[in-house]
Amino acid sequence: MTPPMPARTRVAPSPTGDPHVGTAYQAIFDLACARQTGGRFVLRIEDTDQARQVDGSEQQIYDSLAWLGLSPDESPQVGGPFGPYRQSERLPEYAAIAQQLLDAGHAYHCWCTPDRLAELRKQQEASKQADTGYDRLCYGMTRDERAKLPGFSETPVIRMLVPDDPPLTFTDLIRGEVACPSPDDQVILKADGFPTYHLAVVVDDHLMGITHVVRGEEWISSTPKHLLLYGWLGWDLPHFVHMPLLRNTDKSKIAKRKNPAARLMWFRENGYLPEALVNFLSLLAYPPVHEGSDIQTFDELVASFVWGKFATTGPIVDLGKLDWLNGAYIRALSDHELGRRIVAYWDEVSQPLPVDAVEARRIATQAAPIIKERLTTLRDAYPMLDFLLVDDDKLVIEDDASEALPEQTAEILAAAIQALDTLPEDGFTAEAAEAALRASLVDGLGLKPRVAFNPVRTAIAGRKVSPPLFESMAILGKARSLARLQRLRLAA
RNA sequence: GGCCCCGUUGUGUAGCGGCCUAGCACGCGGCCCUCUCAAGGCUGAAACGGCGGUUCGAAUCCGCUCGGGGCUACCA
Repeated sequence: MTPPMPARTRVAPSPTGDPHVGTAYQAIFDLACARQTGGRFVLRIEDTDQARQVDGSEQQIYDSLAWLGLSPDESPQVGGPFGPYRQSERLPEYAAIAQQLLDAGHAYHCWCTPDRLAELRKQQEASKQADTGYDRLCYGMTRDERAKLPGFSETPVIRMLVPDDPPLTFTDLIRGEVACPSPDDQVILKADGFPTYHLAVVVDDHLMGITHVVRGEEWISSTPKHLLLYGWLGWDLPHFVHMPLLRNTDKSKIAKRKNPAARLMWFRENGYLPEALVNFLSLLAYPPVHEGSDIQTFDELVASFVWGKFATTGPIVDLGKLDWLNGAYIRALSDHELGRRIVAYWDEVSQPLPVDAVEARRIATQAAPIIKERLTTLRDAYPMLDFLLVDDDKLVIEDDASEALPEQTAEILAAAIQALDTLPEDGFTAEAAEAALRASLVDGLGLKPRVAFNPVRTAIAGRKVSPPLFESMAILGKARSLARLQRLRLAA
């Protein structure tokens, strides 16, 4: 078997706001393809739309990819041999190519105002005609000739001159032969001197040696424009891959307006582990590496990755499986690591804490084993642990917990206090506490465990539901546990 | 409107003409375990959009139809 050519893949987001989950989705497979062939994964910033730039979003792109462990090999940030990697810094390249196309008669100037174009489109829609493209008013005219007509603008754009028989099919690595609609005379260089996407991708992908042009399915219909450009410029075609579109529950294309999960950072803010998210996304429209399990590492994906395995249907991003995966990843963490991540998460979301950071870290690490199998996300940790962090006299006994207290509560609490009081300060382990309480309440008072421990739990945690009782008491220690039992006894 | 893409249980997928009385995972129901809640174990319900072909035989091939989605910008 001949070794595969090293692939160069690229992800090319626009810095127009919070990074989109689709960027990560694509980056996973781009990286997998690059890694598998010993190639390179490139990040290019597509900032050709001046009006839509959002400050700071380029940095967010770096941060979110780094968080996911999908950092590019080449990017504006780390550089590389094919820079610059920011399209706004490549304007001369595009201008030169546009001029070349002009000279060869494949492109022409157009002086039509946006108003005229809008009007034209309106008319075309009203008349329900089939082809809705530019009417070529400017084609073949000099500036002076065009200036005499209405809807004239001083600074022209450059349009491609689409022939009557443009190439309308291409081979897609996951769809096979694909047919596309016929393009119109698309603008390739805007009045502000910036290229449109169509010129920029083709030029950059070629100049940067990109072997696999991976993008969303929404680009299928504009691929003929790119095919034309490659042909005119005499450049070899790259492989094309159009990934299925991620969707909302209502099946529309996933968008930030409808779906908070369309924002990549939403996952981080809500306590998802990056490795779980990568695992989750790698399962969308792509089969699991191992039959029988959906848990897989990125390296396992790399080892078996093939573009052709992709499904062509757009998957609905349903967070149910992610929740389960995230829980599974959390359970697989060591206690120490889980404690570390919980504290890091609190820090990240500026979680207000009733104790100092050192104490919070101590409690989180100690409690990690007892909440581990109860967590879906890191976000769940705080509401589970807050009772351990709060002062004994500040513990809030929730209403539904006090309402559920059994009749014998006073008696139970008294017996519990008595039983625990006999334990040594330094031997106040979960096992010791449990043994003492069982002997006293279950055996002694003849109560069912569930009844016997109810008041104890409420006293310790203030809630009907809490992490394991005896372990919680061990973390609090003898004095604090007794103080809490005493406090509820007096209140009850 | 036009063009293009897509259609297996609720969701993600397997399936590439017989191995399919359609497999797996999550979710959902039940049971077990149990100090609550989880986790875990066992178990159950749940799908080939429809109609016509082709074929001895179709989830798999073809046509039509219905449904969903995308594109149709000096946005990407």
